Amino acid sequence: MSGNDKTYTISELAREFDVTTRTIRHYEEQGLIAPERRGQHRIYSRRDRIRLLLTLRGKRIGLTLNEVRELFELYDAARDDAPQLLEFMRILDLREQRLMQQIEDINVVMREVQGLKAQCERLLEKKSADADSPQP
DNA sequence: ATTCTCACA
DNA sequence: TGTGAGGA
Repeated sequence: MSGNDKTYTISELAREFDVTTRTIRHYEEQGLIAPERRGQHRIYSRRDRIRLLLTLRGKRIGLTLNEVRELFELYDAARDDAPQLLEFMRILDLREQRLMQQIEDINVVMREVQGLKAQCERLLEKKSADADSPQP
């Protein structure tokens, strides 16, 4: 009844997320995932897989591995500890503000990039025009 | 064939 | 994080 115990090998996860097994072991050393062990070999659960997914996503938005780990710890603690929920909420609020700021910054740079592209296109048009009708 | 630990021209 | 060594 509980086919909820799917597991993965380190190479399966490495392939799925396009990272090396070294990277996954590194995240474990940093305390981001704690796969079960069968002797020396690591057995990754669905939860471990999600944590890897979240870790990689966090990295993409500029979080350090330490920050990702802190979020995991806070989440785990807040899950069942009421007082921790308040602290967790505060952290999330700060994170939210930072993300909003990142979105703003990205939009600013995006417009600059688009503006430069437009300028380049105009220059290219002028060049081809000059080529058609050289020195006046 | 895979994974593991350890170490670093 | 990468990579190679030497085992299991």
